[in-house]
Amino acid sequence: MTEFEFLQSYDPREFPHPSVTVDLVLMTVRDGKLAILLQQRGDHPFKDHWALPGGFVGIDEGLDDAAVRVLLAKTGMPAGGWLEQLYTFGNPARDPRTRIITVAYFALLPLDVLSRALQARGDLELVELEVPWPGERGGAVAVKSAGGGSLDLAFDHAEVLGTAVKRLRGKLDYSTIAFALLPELFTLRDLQAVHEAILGVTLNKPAFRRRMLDKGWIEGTGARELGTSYRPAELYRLKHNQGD
Amino acid sequence: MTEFEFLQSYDPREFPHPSVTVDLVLMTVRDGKLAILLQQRGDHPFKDHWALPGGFVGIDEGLDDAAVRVLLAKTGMPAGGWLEQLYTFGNPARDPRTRIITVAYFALLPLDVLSRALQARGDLELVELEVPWPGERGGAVAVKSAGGGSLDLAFDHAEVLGTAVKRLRGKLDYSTIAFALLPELFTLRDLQAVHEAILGVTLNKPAFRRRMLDKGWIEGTGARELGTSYRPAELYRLKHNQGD
DNA sequence: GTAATAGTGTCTTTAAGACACTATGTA
DNA sequence: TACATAGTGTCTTAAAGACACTATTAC
Repeated sequence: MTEFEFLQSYDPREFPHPSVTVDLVLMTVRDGKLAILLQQRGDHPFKDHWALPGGFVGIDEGLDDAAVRVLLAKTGMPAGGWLEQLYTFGNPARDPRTRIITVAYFALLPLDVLSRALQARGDLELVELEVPWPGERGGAVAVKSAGGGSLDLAFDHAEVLGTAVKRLRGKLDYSTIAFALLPELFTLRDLQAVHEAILGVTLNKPAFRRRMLDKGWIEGTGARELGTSYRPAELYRLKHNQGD
Repeated sequence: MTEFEFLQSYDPREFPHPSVTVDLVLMTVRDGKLAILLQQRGDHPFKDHWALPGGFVGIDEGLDDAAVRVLLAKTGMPAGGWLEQLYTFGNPARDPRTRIITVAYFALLPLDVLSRALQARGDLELVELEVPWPGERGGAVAVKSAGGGSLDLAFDHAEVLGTAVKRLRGKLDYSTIAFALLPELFTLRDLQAVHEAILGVTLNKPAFRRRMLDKGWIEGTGARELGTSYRPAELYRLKHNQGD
C-alpha cells in the first residue's frame, strides 16, 4: 500500500478519537512547604472540588506548546522556571463525560513570581501539600486547605499530584530543578531551605554545602544579602549553561 | 465559558481530534549488548525504514491496556517482564500523514523468551544498539544493522529510543528492572552481565556483589548452575514482592 | 593435579553525617 | 560588646573501587 492509498483508506472520522488535554502541576515553596496552584471547579462533574489547571491540545499544536500556552493563560507568566512533561493519564473512566487523555506537565516557579501573577485572578489558589515521608510511591497526596482540613481533588488529579511530587523529589539531587524555585541570586541557606521543603526533611548543613559546591553548578558572586540583622550570607548564582 | 459549558456545546466531530497510538520500545540483552525489536516498514511514509511496533489506542481502551495488547499482538507474549510508560511524543509534524500523538512504552523481556516468540514472524527483527557512554542525554541513538552499518529509524523513533535507553539506565540501580531480562533463576555473574550491557561499562565484581546482596532484593537458592566446565555458581532468585 | 571461574578479605578512596568550632556582619 | 547566623575543620561512618587471595568444581 502506498502512502496515497493509505491516506485514501484512512478516514479520521471512521473511529472516534479521544480528546487530548494538558494538565499542569504548578508548584512552588511557601513557608517552607511545597504548595500547588489549584482551581476550584464551579460546575459538574466534581463541582466545588479542586482541579489542576489545564486545557485542550490544539490539532496543530505541540504538547509542550500547549503546556506553555495554558501556563501563560492561567498565570500570565511566560515559561520562565521549569516545565517538563510528567506522565500521561488515560484511564477511560477518568473523566465521566467523554474520553479524555491528559498529558500532565509539572512546572516550578518562585513564590514571588507566582504570587504576583495570581493577584489578578480570583479563581486560582495556592494550597500547601501535606506529603508523607518516607515511603511515598507516587500515589495520592493530601492537600491541606487554608483551614487545615484536606481538600478533595477532581478527576484523578490526586494521583497526578503524587506522581509530580515523586518526580520532583527524584530529580532534586541530580538536576538543577531546585533553582527554578529561587531568584537569580540566592544564599546557600535559601537553597537548603528549598531542598528541605521538597524532601520534607532537615539536612545537614556542612554536608549540604559541600555537595552543592562540589557539583559545580553554582558560583559565588562576592556580593552579600541585605537587610539582615546579623552576618549576611554570600549570594550565589547558577552558572550559565547549567539550566538543565 | 466554563469547561463544562464548553463540553456541553462540544460536538466531538466539530473539531478534529488527534489520533493516539502506543509505540513499544521492546528491549533485551543479546551477546552482552542492548538489542531492540524493530519492524521494517513496507509502506510509505518511511518505506524500508525501521520502526517501533505500535498501534492505535481504542476509544474505550486504557493506555496500559493498549500497550499490553500491542505487545501480545507483535510478540505473542503476555506482559511477563517489565512494561512501563516512557514519554508522550506529540510534535505535530512527527507523522506526515495526520496528527498522531504517541504514548511510548518501554518493555523488557529475556532474550530466550523473545527469540522464541519471534520465530513465527518474519517482519520483526532484533537489532543491537550502539549507545555512546557517557554523555548521552536522551537524544537519538544509533542502531547497528546485522551488517554493521547504521539503520535509519522511521518518524521520531530514534528520539524515542534515546529516551528509553536513558530511562533504563537511570532506573537500573534503584529498581528491580534488570531482573526482567533474566530467567527466574540466575547467577550473580548473569546479573552483572545484564548491568554491564545496559550501562555499557564493566563493573567491579566484589562491589557489585556486595551492592546486590545488600539491597535485599534477591535470595540464594542453594542450587547451582549446570553444564559448566568449571566451578558452578550459585543460583539466585528475586524475592517475592520485590517485583517493583 | 590443572584449569577456570566462584567467591571473599582487606586496603584505599570518597562522600555523607555529626558536631563543635571560628568568622563576621548588625545593632 | 553581644548576638545571631555564616561558614569551616575534623572525626566518624558507610559504601564503592582495586586487587589479590582462597575455594570449589569439571576434567
